[in-house]
Amino acid sequence: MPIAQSHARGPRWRRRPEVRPQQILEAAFRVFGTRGLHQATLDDVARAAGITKGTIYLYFPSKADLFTAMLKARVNRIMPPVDVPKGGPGPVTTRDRLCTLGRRLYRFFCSPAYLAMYRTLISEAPQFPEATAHFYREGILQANQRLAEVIRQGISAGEFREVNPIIAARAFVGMFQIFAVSQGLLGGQRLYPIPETRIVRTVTEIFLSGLLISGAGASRRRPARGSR
Amino acid sequence: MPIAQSHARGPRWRRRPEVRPQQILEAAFRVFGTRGLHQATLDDVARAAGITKGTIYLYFPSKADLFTAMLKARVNRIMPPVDVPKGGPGPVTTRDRLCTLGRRLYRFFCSPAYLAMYRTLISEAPQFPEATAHFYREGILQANQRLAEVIRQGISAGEFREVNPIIAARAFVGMFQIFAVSQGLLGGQRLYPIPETRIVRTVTEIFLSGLLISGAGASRRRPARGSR
DNA sequence: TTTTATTAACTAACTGGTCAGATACTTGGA
DNA sequence: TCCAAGTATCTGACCAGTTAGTTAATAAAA
Repeated sequence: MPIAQSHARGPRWRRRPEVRPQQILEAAFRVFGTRGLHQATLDDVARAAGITKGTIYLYFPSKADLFTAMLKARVNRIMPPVDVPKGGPGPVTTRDRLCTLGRRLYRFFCSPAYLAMYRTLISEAPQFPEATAHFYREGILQANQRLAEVIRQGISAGEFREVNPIIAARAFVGMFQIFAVSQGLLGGQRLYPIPETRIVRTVTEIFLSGLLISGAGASRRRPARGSR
Repeated sequence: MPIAQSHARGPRWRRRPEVRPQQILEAAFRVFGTRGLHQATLDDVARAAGITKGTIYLYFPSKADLFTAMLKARVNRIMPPVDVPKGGPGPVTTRDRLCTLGRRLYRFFCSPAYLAMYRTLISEAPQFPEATAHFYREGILQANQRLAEVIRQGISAGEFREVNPIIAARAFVGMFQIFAVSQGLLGGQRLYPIPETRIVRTVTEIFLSGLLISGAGASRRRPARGSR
């Protein structure tokens, strides 16, 4: 059931050799992400792409190859862009920037697209070690580098104490991710009776207090009673 | 290929109705954990249990039921025991206890058994929502409660500032988990060129500095140069 | 001898991958 | 501008391999 032809006299299908690969990769992402690689059939993917299974094999030699190609195509969407103004940080402190970043990270990690990608990656990693390693190197570690750069700036500016920024950045991500994954994949229907804003605020507080130089003050945004 | 019978005159197999279920669950955990639920066949499980597939169906009505039963049987092994001496904390500070705990947590998260369980849970969660929710409630949240209790003691003792202990505990876990999962599932062969001890030390430092009341000092165990 | 746990061979359904043929588009001649 | 021959793209039926689940036969125990 390709291109709908209910209306008058459309062709049963169209030749679209330029867009097919992208179309298929997009469908593969959606279908693999929701059903899982082994539960999803190529007929599912084809249907989602509006074509039939045979067409997939014109562009990808096997299901496994389609999967790894999909991973490659997604490699730079694993984290939202971390805008790092390399020049003067201007009037805004690194502390403030991390607050904003935390909120954005958490939102992103909660998105179905991220959760699907995370699930897919975790699930299939052992069976696709090279593809996974590539994704890890080019996607995850790159993103972490950009995040670490922010922390590094905070250290240079004298705001933060000296910690390994790579480790700190990854830990920052880990804190948000565990909540997002718990909620999105495991908890489902609000098993955690904690509102998002409180999670983001508390986590950011802990992390910032852990990095800020003592006496630079302002580890809490509002009186401590709020975080209880 | 059930019970080995190479030595003289053993019976070809034994009737073991009492131990079979446990045996099967144990094998299911190993096989599902390594191959993944859909890649692992029931013949694989049977072979691992030293029986044949038919026997599995004497004790479990279907593959899905075997899987959920396996989850239930594993529910209280999701985290290492957190010994919380409810009585007087004695001479040891909560700070010290968290240091030890961090190391133990990280080691545990790096273990193949934990990683297999994590992978399994993440992979199959959408297809077994009730079983997952049960595991989450009875296993993960319980363990987090025990961990939160430690933090709560630190707050009562005046060591830590007031934060939501549930959130803090989960964040603590999240920091270690992301490193363990990256290393164990994604990175594989040491893509992270950071030694374990440094990860554990830095993460614990950040977390403790984030909780300790300023001026209670000792946010770093050794001069800051070590963490660069 | 009877009971019951276990096996091993079986079936039915599913799915990755193939390919012959059908169909949309292109080109060039009139 | 129209049309026919040619080609690239796509389909759908098919095959071969795999596996969850069944069951008749068998062997251990009672």
